[in-house]
Amino acid sequence: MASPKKSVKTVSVEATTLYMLAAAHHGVRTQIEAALKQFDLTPIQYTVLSVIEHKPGLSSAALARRFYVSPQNMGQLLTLLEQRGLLTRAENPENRRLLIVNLTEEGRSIQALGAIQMQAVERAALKNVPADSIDAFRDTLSIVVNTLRS
Amino acid sequence: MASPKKSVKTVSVEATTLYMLAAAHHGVRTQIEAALKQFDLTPIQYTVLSVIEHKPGLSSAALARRFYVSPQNMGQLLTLLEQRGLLTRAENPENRRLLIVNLTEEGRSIQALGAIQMQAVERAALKNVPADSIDAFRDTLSIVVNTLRS
DNA sequence: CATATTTCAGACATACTGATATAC
DNA sequence: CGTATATCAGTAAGTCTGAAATAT
Repeated sequence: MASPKKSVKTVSVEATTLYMLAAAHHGVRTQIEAALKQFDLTPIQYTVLSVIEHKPGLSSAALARRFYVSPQNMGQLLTLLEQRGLLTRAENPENRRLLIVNLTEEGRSIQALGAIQMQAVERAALKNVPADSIDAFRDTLSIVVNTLRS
Repeated sequence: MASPKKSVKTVSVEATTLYMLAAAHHGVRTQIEAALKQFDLTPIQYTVLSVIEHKPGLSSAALARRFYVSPQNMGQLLTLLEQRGLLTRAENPENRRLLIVNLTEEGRSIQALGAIQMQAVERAALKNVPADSIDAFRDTLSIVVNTLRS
């Protein structure tokens, strides 16, 4: 197509960086959902467990802000995981508005099992990427994330 | 890893490639949704319009397979876009089971305007990435997508 | 009094499942 | 007859909005 007038060069949608990013995300998300199914966890549920594991004592509102979900949704999510015995919520004595969240033993155990699955998914997704390209890929992802946050 | 025993190294979730990919996707998706709002289009609706633009004459079932959505959902999506006058569906005379999809003039026009917005989002997302890293980034994304498809 | 956190309740848009009619 | 397409209808899960109660 050698159009004579000034036109936006319309490449096939599938060839754009945006589309490839979405396709890659869709692919890994599918793998992640399948891998977490055995624990009856959704990706966001697992991620919340993981963050609490590494940074215990956050409140529901703080977790909601970190993951860009509404406080109502985060509250529902935590209620469900609490009912399943994977975490506890207790009043913060220094600020009784806050319910600080911590993992139970079972929560820690399931999170650890999930982490192994996640590492397997990551290895599988990157298995055909040249080893010396992986760091560059991660660097670029990091730049994009930081760019979009500001 | 020169660890004596086989242990799972638990890095912070936010530092994993999987998480950064999800974060990058979330960021661009937010930008895309905002940019398409003026056309009252969701990302999947715009993508379908774009694919039809470059590859007219597909059926609803074919589009559903391409985007990994159920045929029922794709049918609903196309019905909505048809009611809005952005595309047409007509029986394929060679196979009357199929409804072949094509854009209307308005559909083509809106798709073109959306494409300009998408290019702006892509430029903004990549604006801090060194120019000579972008091709490598796209290459790696492509490898990941192909790996997960097979 | 103004703000922050949590929770409840209802509305909403989406997606999924099952079933049907038609064409090949 | 078995398969593929399209559509209808009912259901379920998820998210969003508004509002309330409590604490600071």
